[in-house]
Amino acid sequence: MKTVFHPSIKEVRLENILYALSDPVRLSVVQQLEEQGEMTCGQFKCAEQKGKSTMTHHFKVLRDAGLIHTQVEGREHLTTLRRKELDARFPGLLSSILSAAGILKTAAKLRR
Amino acid sequence: MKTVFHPSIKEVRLENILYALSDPVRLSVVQQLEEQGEMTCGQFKCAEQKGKSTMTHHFKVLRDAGLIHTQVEGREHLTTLRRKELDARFPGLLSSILSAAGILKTAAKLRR
DNA sequence: ATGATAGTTCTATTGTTTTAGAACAAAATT
DNA sequence: AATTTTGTTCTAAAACAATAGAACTATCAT
Repeated sequence: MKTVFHPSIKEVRLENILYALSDPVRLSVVQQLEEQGEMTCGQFKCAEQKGKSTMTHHFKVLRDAGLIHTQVEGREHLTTLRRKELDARFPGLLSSILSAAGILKTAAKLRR
Repeated sequence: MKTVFHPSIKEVRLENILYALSDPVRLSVVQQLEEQGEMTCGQFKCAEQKGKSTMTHHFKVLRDAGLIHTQVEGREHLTTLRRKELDARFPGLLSSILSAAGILKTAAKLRR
């Protein structure tokens, strides 16, 4: 069983979060995780379909930034958003970004 | 009298905001503007001193992203944060980023 | 007028990022 | 056992970004 590197929440740097989310592919990944919860790599949908190795790269950037958690389960890689930890570390940050990105849940609340 | 390009607030894209603020020099510029209000280019302090042309570049990135406004006044360039407009466009975004960056005003409120 | 001040533009270097093809590895299915 | 599925690692190309030196422009002060 393989283990994947994840930074501890204390090590998470704001700059890295912002950088990771400044890419449309990665922002979309985080949006989908917010909407769907746990997902495998293959379940993500991109506007333009990207190569597998490209997605592997983007997951690594998100993971290194502390945004997502990856758990290997059989041959699948289960990805989740580190929502609670991030909310504790940077209160309101993720919510306002996802809301600004026009995500269902949060955006709906703010619009009416 | 020279005019400088500024995007209209409607054109401002979240990704560009996040990208612009993912650089420590630029994040620091925005922090200082939040603390001090209007500033000239020469008034900004960087951890490591940067060349003038480097700073010109960073101001342009911030301006193109819609974060700052530059007004030419004599031989000085007066820079301000587009706070109100940004707050209207992306509610809570700038506040949570500046708070996460450990900025005085906002951070102080959240800490106690 | 001369000089100093404030900042830009041009150009170049160095390093980083996005992208993906090809080969690979491990688990699941037949 | 052979094949399919799921995703990684390696490698490389092309695009982009951070940095700053040098020359420049415009304003202000003497």
